[in-house]
Amino acid sequence: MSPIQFYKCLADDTRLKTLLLITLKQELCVCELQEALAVSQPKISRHLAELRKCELLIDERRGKWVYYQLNPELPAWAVTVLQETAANNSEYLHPHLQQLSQGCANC
Amino acid sequence: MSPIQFYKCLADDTRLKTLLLITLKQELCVCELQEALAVSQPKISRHLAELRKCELLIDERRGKWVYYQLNPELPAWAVTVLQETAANNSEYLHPHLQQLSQGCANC
DNA sequence: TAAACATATGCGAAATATCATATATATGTT
DNA sequence: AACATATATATGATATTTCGCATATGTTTA
Repeated sequence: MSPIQFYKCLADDTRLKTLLLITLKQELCVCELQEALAVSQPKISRHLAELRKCELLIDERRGKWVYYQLNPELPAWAVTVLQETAANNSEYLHPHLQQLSQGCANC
Repeated sequence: MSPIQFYKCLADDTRLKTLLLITLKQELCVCELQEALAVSQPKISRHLAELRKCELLIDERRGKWVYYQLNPELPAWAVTVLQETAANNSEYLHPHLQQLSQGCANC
């Protein structure tokens, strides 16, 4: 995981919020992310595919749903970066966390 | 300083290396960065201008030279992110640190 | 098996970022 | 003042990224 590849992954609003929400919540499914971020299904899916390809996230299908988590093989410094960012930018994440807590229409 | 703006600044190889080298060295002048990274003068200058505009760096002219430092008003989490990244990616920075230690042709 | 649902992907258009070249500005030197 | 050096910026060409729409795949339920 080169730092430049890592930071290119964080340099998009959808991807950054996705990573930070998963950092806080351990795991989220596609429909939860789609609702929390209010984006189209292909959009969230394509960004998730990129994060998977770069090995920042891993996916796991359970029935109809696909759940995403941080890749447990992420280097410690990268996890620290995500946690530090998530813990200190609540204004940035707040509306989406609130939306998450309202529950998801599908799952 | 919104996290997305911060990470967009880190998402270019020249800018990321610039920020990490300055994190390690406290301050560097334009010609040192240009030599250490082996990039053209307009290129380093343009990226420095962007980092200035986003308030990640401050500049200070001393005679012919302009020195850049991290903006002291950077939020603590952002400084932590830079330090954690710089401290754990020596392979990424090593050639440039070595070049830096060889001294600069101009200053 | 078909229908419904959740997710993924192909593709072209639009937006954005990057770069090289040329040129401008500021400082120091003679 | 004239000139050399260090740095900044404008401009247009090129590359990269992002997105919307259409469609494909995989899973569950009827």
